[in-house]
Amino acid sequence: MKQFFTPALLEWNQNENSRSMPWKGEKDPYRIWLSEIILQQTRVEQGWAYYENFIQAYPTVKDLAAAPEEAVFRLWQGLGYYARCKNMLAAARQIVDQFHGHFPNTYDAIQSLKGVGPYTAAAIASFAFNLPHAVLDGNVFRVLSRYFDIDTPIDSTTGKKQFTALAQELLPHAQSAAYNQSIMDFGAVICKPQQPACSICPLSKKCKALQLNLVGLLPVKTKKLVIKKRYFYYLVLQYKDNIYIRKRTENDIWQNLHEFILIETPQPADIPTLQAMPVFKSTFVDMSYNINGTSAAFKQQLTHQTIYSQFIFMSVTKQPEMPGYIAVPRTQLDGFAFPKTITDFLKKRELSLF
DNA sequence: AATACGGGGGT
DNA sequence: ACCCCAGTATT
Repeated sequence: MKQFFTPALLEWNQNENSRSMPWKGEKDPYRIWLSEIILQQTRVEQGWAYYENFIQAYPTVKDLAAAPEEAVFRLWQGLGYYARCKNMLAAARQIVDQFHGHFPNTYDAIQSLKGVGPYTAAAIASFAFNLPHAVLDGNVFRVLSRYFDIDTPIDSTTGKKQFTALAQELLPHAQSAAYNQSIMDFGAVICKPQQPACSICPLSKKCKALQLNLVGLLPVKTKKLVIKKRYFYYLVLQYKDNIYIRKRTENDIWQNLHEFILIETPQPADIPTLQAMPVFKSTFVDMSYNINGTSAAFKQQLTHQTIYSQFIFMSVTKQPEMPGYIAVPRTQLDGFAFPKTITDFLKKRELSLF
């Protein structure tokens, strides 16, 4: 079984695999790294355009390291998991400062980069430097758990250890790049999460899950998701042509992205209720304002929460004191990175209401 | 060892 | 609704 697995996979890759991606076969570690960061927990189709935009904007790691954070976040806007962006920029600067602009070329040194964990280090080490490190991503978990009928939960510590060891054992050291590419493409194209293509699978005759009719039950995950609801009221405050925004810094979603004045409530609230809240009163103390209207409700589904947002258009005639906020002309809002809910709102041009 | 972190696509 | 995606950092 084990003896069959790797050669059969490589043969499939050679003869049947027609998957094509901009970074495939790439040898420049910078480009490989960039693609891997973008693709963490992200579908190839979703990351594709981002990769091309980043390569065009920052052709070398030095270009990226020299870039202003705002610009990098703006390019990342909409991709999610924004800590990746922060860490990516920090890693680029690490490479320039610590490694003198030369991409590190050992597994440990690669993993010392911000935002680079075991998977990404193995991917870069193998693709760029042909080092014998097996990748372990969602595809590999799925392929191995099915082919070998392993029901150890993949989100457990023992599961990670077990699959890491097995993946490493199956790796042909002389062909680590091809093998890693093969198993991930195979998982994406043949051994898919839903409706795997077992009928045309070249490994099917030795696949234990298929023999035991367990394909739909593997891999096993244990943890269940808890989703909470949150209610955001954004005060879009206008003075002359300026809108007030700030960067999110708290330990919460959308860190380092921008937003308007936020009032969060534990349940839906109407405007009088918001106006009665201490946070609202202290924001507008000694300030007369107008409320010019409200937007439609926006809903955004995240992994651990559902966010309902509404935008409230406000204006003042005297320049407001807004510590922590920056006044931005409407036409310059597109220089800042915002969460999806806000870019959706801005796209609707409801700002023209005032 | 558990949990949080986005947004999109599929069923 | 729920699951998954070329996972990692933090608690």
